[in-house]
Amino acid sequence: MKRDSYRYAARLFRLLSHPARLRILDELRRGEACVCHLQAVLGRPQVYVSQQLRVLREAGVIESYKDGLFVYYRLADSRVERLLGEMLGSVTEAERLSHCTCPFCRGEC
Amino acid sequence: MKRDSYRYAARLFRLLSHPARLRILDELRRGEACVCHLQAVLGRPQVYVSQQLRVLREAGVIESYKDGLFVYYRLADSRVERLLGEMLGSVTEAERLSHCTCPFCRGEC
DNA sequence: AAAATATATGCACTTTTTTGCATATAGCGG
DNA sequence: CCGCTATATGCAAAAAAGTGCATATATTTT
Repeated sequence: MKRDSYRYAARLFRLLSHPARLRILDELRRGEACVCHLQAVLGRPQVYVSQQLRVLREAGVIESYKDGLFVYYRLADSRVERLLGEMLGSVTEAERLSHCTCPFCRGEC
Repeated sequence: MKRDSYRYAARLFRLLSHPARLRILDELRRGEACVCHLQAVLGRPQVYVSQQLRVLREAGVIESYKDGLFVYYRLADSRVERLLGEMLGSVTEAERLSHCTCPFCRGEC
């Protein structure tokens, strides 16, 4: 039904309507990242970051895999990627993440 | 500052994260419409529709002009139009509104 | 197997949004 | 000027979202 598509779209937009989540997604479209990296980027407690990651994960717009102690997240929704591109501009090749530089990971991720 | 751009983007996404507002915007990208038309489309009380219109108007994504008793609204933000296109698909020429068919307007708008 | 590290979860509290309702304003026809 | 219609505004109650904190889990290291 048509009504449902507005509900669905609204829910997706709602996910994006939060500065911290947007920051996370913007980082992830540059490449995958571990939680501690995102923690460093956001400058927020780990618990806070994990909570936002949960919201995004449960909505299916990001996905994760585990490697030892670390959990890596990446974008899993191309529509979100395009919406971010429209909103924040597209990401140049130079801006992609090659390796994690956050103080927590110290080159490990 | 970069932080502000996330805040700004989040606010714009927030506007779109509501089924009724989304329905309104989707209708407006088909052409301008009076409040009573939108009222008929949404199937909600006039007061409710006007409230949502106010939210959108104060955020600057729609604009209005008055013609007699009627107030006509239209999209005023091309970025929003593109975001809607990405989210809901684009509008074909056939889907554009030629004249208002709502029971309230009875051909007047 | 204990300690340390990275990440996740549950829950109460606060803040923001949403919604309904009463009422206000403004233009038109008689 | 009066009543009618279209639209707007203000405000309070209800619902939802955001946030902080205590704590849980899982994996590695020693």
